[in-house]
Amino acid sequence: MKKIFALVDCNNFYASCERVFEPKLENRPVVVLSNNDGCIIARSNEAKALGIPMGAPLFKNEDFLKQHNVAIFSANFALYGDLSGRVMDSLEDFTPHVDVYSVDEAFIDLSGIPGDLIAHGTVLKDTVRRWTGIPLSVGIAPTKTLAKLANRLAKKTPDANNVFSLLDQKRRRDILAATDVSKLWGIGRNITPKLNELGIFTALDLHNAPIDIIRKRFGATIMRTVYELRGEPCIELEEQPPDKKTIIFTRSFGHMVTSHDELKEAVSTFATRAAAKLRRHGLLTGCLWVSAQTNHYNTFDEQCRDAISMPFTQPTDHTGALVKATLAGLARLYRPGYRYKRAGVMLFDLIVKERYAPSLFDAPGTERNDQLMKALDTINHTLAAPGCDAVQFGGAGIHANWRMNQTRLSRRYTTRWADLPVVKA
DNA sequence: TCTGGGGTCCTAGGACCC
DNA sequence: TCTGGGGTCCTAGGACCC
Repeated sequence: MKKIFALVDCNNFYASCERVFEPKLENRPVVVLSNNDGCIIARSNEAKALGIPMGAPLFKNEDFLKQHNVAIFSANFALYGDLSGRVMDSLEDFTPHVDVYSVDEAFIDLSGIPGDLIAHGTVLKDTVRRWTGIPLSVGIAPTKTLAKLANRLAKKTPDANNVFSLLDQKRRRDILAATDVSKLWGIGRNITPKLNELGIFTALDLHNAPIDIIRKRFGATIMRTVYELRGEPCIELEEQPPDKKTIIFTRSFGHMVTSHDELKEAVSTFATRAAAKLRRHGLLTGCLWVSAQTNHYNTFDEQCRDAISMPFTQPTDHTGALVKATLAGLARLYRPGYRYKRAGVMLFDLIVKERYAPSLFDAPGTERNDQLMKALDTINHTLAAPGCDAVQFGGAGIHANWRMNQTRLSRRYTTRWADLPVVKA
């Protein structure tokens, strides 16, 4: 049976999330900022039409945004994560084969579905919108790479109504000829000029390129892209999310940090967050990595960017162990006199806790620690306020100087009782 | 004053082994 | 003068994605 994929993508996802519980924002330009209220990372269609670029720093655009009555939000990832889950659950009603590709995208399998697939995609899109409030686009094609392109066209083609199919071969050829090769999934800004050197400018050029040359010059990944453009699927649907390999928690600070004490508080907090995430995924870490760096945009400051990894003698998910290792690492890389802007904690060598067989030499007391961590997670899940745990280890501290700027945060409408929307009838 | 964060995969080359 | 060859593992760095 011939394979058919669809890529379902939420339109301007973060901006759309902000609109779900504030319908008066409909038709008004909306932007969402990165952590620390730094850059613009999501824009509604109206904001895009104003010419606001992706990734633009807020401080360079604040006047312009005000002038055009743009609604500005700090990133509210608790809200976006929850709404994402609702969209993905809704998709399961249409096909059991859902491959969640990112927070706002999923590939689904439409192989063997009888009838008009455009009509099917339209029903899907309209239903999910009704159930979740989130607008979607659907791209339909014989491979994932072509489905990505179809999705792009679903959004860009005015009369497509957010559903587009590339199943028709003749039409596909014309579209590939009109598509810049850099717009394809997997072709980034470094590969594009190298392809151009070979005379490959459009998606059709790449589709027609000799496989052996592409393989030799660009490797197996781009070779797969060529096959996929030809309609031969090389990238399968992944219904089981692969095991996590790293957990990363890095943040820029709200203000410059120079003291060791304050840096300690920051990285302890990051380690605490990373540990909670580790437990949420049922994993143990074998090695932790701490980093701290100055503000590389500030050319007057002396720059540094240091990192150190701290292996554990036995894999752990205990907050205390992670904080301890983090602080030991920090003590070794901290340099007095530098103005730090950013720090982070990364966990790797992750293993599934259930599958871990403790060694004879492991330290005792693991079970008691597990119970303590469980209690900690439960309390914080129930009581925590935004960006601040209810219960924490002492090292995470009470200073607030390093904490992120988040002055335009919307409420966590769907994940905190206190933030539930109120309806007045 | 103010410029995000979290991830994966692939490849080349060195070390080491037989 | 002549100085193999194949395999694996690891790591760093590059490239991509959202």
